[in-house]
Amino acid sequence: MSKQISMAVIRRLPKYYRYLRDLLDRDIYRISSKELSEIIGFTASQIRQDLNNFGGFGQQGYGYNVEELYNEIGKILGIDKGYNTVIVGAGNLGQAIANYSGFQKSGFEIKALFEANPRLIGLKIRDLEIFDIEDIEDYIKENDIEIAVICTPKESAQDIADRLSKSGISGIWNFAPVDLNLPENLVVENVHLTESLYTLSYLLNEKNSQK
Amino acid sequence: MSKQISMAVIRRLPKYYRYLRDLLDRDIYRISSKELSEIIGFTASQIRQDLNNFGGFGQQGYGYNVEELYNEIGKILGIDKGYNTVIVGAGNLGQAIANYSGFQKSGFEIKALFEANPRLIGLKIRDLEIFDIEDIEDYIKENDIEIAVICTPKESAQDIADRLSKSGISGIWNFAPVDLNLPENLVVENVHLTESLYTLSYLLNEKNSQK
DNA sequence: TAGATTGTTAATCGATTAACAATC
DNA sequence: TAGATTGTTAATCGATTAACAATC
Repeated sequence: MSKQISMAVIRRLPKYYRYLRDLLDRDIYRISSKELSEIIGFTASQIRQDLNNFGGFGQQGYGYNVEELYNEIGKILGIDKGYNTVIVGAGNLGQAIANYSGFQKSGFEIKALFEANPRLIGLKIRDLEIFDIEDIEDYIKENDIEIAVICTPKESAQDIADRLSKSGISGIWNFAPVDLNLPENLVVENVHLTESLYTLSYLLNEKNSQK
Repeated sequence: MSKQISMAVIRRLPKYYRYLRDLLDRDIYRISSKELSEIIGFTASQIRQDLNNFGGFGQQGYGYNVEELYNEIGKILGIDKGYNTVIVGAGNLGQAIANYSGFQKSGFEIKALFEANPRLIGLKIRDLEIFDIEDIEDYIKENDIEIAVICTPKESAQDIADRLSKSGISGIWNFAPVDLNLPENLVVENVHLTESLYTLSYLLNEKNSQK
């Protein structure tokens, strides 16, 4: 059993991935922890520590091969797996996510949307159908859906999450402003936009009161 | 000069605020750190430490007055200030944010959208006009805009941010997948959706490989 | 008053940074 | 080989938790 990686490290991985992609796009194929440190803003020491949690990707005296490191981190993140995904809640946010092609590129294949509002059921977003939320359990089982994106109002989020959980989903990307209560084996990643905005508000407020 | 509050504490404040709101809605007016601990999932000790950064809101032998604490945290977060806000980039995400009424409630008043695509310029989202991005500097100065929400592609985000910065904006809520380089006095809060999704991907991947 | 619970100090834990031997 | 830079251990720093006197 490998040692547990801390959440702090995990959350830095996507940032490494993004910066390495940038380097490749700029035709840079080799980088030292010191150079990477200067562009990404972590200490060189932290970069070496972080990467060494997953393997010795570097070479003494040389640094890291950007392409190799990029691919390795991609594997660690599990990008390329092609997770079957549905969006629950076809309001503004659900539709925006459905329309955003970046998620497809990241290996999340959106298969359909689900919605309670009868006005939206039957419509299409791009080539994606909006189905009745009542049919979600069957759809998940029949189409091997692994991920659900919850974009419902907060009132229905927990109920939906319970139903998804019982239908055998593996992970939830939750945009509803609640903390979902779910079994241990189900992975949840929250995007709490209001909390982010309040943080911005705090920082502005603090800045203004400092003078 | 008051002691510096750590980012870890600041990011917990909106969560306190949300849970206290819930308690009020359930007509609960009094709570001890121990009881709050059980519903919010932080230790009672941490709750008391966190709150004491801002003042002695509790009472020995009694606990905390929910309404008072809610209002105090609201003040600390600066909710109620009524920040004038614009959205830059009127694509899917920009439109979704413009349509979401929650932000207005949180004291961020969206005044307009700005966009480079001529097909979108002149259209309206709800009652909000979409203006030409070229006019943003003048608009910001003339309308005392303090906050900008960046929903542009990553390629234009830094350029836009520079222009916003020069026009005298105070804060940026950045949804573009880049780390903006800006003067110290400008507050930036990032929402990196792809990073969040990659984190979910990692956790799923880890879960699946554990057995 | 007695019980409850805070505010706050001290102890612990974990994450980050520094240092340096190993080695390319 | 000499210089550069990693991988890794040790030191430091900061955040969380525990403990308890103060006090409502």
